[in-house]
Amino acid sequence: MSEILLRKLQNYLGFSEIERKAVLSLPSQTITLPARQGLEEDTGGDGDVYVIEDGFACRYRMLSDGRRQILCYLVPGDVIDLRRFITGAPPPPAVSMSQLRMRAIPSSAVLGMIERMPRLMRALWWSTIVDESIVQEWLVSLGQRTALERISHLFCELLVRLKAVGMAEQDSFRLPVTQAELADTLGLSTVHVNRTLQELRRMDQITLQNGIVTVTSFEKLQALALFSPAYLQMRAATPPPLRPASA
Amino acid sequence: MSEILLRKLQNYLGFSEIERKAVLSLPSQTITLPARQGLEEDTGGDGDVYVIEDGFACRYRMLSDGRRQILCYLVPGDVIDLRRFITGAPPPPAVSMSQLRMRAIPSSAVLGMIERMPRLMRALWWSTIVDESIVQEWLVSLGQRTALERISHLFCELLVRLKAVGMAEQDSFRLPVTQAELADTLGLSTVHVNRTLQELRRMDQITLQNGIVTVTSFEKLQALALFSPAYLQMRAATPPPLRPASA
DNA sequence: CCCGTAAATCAACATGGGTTAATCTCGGCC
DNA sequence: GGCCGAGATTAACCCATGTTGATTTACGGG
Repeated sequence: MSEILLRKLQNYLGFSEIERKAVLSLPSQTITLPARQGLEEDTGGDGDVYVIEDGFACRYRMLSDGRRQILCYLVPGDVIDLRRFITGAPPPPAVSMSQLRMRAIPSSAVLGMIERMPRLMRALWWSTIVDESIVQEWLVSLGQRTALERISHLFCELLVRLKAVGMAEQDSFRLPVTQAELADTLGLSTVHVNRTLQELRRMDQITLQNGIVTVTSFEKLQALALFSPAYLQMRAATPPPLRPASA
Repeated sequence: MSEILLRKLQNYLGFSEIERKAVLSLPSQTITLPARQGLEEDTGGDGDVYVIEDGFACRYRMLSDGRRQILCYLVPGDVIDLRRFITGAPPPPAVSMSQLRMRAIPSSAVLGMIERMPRLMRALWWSTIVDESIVQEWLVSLGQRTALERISHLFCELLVRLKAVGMAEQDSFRLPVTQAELADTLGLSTVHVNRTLQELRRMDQITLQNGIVTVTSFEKLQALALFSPAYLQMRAATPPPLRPASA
């Protein structure tokens, strides 16, 4: 297993050398798939656990008349299908939003590890709790925040999440997401997402080119978005970048 | 423990006589509190697990400028603080919306039970998964559904959930919730909630008096709301009423 | 270098839902 | 029986966001 999972889990708990080794030596197989492809085809109910290494994906729900709501983003470091692995309940459908690289870890290996190392189990649980908190925070955004606040909030959240796994620079990160997908994420129309992005640029809050978001001042954006990172439940400091966000 | 928890869990799995007995003989203590009171004061971090017996409560999040989003309803049969009990992470604040009666079950008793009876553990887990699915479905509502659809959807959901624990009649249930609270639930203004309720009445879809919602035709309301109960993951049939919904 | 397509942008107009501020209803209480 | 406060209801007006449809830009493939 690559380092990214360890980075992710270390946001929640500190680990001993032995625990770190256990994570890094999990057997895994790399899976790559192109943008806009359903994840189920490649991650079918075989019970493996997947960790995103690079690229974005999302879960979504469609209404019968074609409206779509994106339920969560799956970004590098995220562990997916943990729930299915534990409860057997299938999660909502997911698609890649960009080219995606992930690792499949046999569930038996995960099971073995968490049985021997309760702190790792706790960290994995913790990550599922945070995933829930994120959905709740999105509910707050859709229910209460204006378009400007919603976009700003999403950017703040992604910057923090991606920095936590070394996939963002100090003030910028790669966002391989289309404006139409942002619209389905935020409950807005494509046109209005575009307008609002323009406005954020005009306000000199962000820069967005070639899929790279750069934040002028995180503090200002955070204030604008009414963002407070507590719901992400991370320990204070974030580790140094794993590699350039432009990768 | 009263029968309501058993009713709730039986929506997910069938149980043996022994398992049923185990649930019913859980030690518990009744807690009553008035409307609009924070639950934390009475259910502080003592690690107990609580089951709502009668009345509604909700979890919510406030923004710094006073906007409030209700994150979920806690209704009869719901098990709360299960997550905290497992992970130690404190959930968002909660308040009672009506007079509330619940049972506190010592966590040790719950632990003992689920260790001996894996099917009960599975059912409890299942209920937490469903709680998550509900939040996701609310996200779909706030992101994609119109005001009319949102209210209709909420009513459909509550009817199904409450019927599942015997707290609703065939087509009606008690909704001890103010229009302002509905507004904070659905991301609408109080005025618009009122307008929309009027419209539902004018359309002859519902009746709402004295806090009792009566649905004219569940099928029609369901179609209007784009409601499909799959996300509630209940086994087909619902049991007969526990007692009148007007209680 | 040209084409074709997806994504972004823009303009013009429409509307669902927000805001404000009265007014009304009704149960509880003295 | 009148007062009071909470909640429900209305009306009038406004604006944030949606819709439609055209245009431009970016970019991979031939």
